[in-house]
Amino acid sequence: MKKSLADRIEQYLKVLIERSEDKQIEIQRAELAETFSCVPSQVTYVLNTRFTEDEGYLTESRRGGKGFVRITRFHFESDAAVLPNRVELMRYLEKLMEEGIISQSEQGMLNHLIIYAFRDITVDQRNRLFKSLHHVLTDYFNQTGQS
Amino acid sequence: MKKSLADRIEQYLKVLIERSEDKQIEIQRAELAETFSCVPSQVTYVLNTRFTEDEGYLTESRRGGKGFVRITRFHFESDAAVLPNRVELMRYLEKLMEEGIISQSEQGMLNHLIIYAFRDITVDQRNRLFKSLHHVLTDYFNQTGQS
DNA sequence: TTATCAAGGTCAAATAAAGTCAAAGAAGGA
DNA sequence: TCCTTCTTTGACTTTATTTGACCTTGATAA
Repeated sequence: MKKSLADRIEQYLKVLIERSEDKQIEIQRAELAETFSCVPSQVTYVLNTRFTEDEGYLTESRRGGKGFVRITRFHFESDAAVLPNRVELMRYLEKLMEEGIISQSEQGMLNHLIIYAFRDITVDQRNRLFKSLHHVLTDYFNQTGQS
Repeated sequence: MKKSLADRIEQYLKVLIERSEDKQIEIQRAELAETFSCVPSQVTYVLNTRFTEDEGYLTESRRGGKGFVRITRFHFESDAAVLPNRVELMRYLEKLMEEGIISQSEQGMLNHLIIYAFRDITVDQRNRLFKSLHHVLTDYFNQTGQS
């Protein structure tokens, strides 16, 4: 398969990320485009198609003067430790759904929150929060008489 | 990240604040501008964008002779400092409910979580989490096509 | 009490990034 | 070939920063 421009930019960025100390790099979109002699939006395209959350990447950016794009590869390894708690919490939500206490869309929303809203904190704290969430939800549904 | 002037002034001030006895400093706008060889309004800009209440800072000032700008970082002993973020997030949920994106009971459940599930962590982290929650919810409802 | 001057504040223009979106082109598969 | 999907491009949009002209406020000397 012949490598497309997008493929080459992807590879270039991934090498940089893997070499970096903290699996995180910052680039300037226009500058990178310059390097590959393409339009800046090409870089955006690569980011959108190859550095998605699903692939384990987080991208942030700032516009305006001295703007940048930061790409972080998050470590699934370190996530391992939270997994039990996360899975436990998600399983609980599933149960709530099966019992008709929450709807399917509510389950979806909460799952989404669980996956994406707690990335920025330590594993330790995530664990505690997941437990806390479980607990508080249980309380809540007991109070409200449901279940 | 290539630091913008605003970034550098921000950092400078934050270091001063953290070093200070009472997390509070007083500066002269013009003098600081002089230090960074920029116009005074640049300092105002930094204050407005980086030392907001949401970020946990309070700024006061006096014009005229012997004028000053005082920046205080609130001491996160109480919940006071999270209040803005919590209120903001709850207001957002209210809006979602009014727009029919979430139901009243969903709003109730999420509010409950907000109030009770994050008690055990530092105010600082709670602030970040509330912002993250807001962000992730917005993403979620955009993706799912609602609103 | 008033005039003067020394602060800080406001606002909008100029500039510097990055993002969006849709059209056009290329590659691959049925 | 024809259809679908992925890539490339560029015009236009949004956001962040920097700068400067002009405004407001407060202290103090006359």
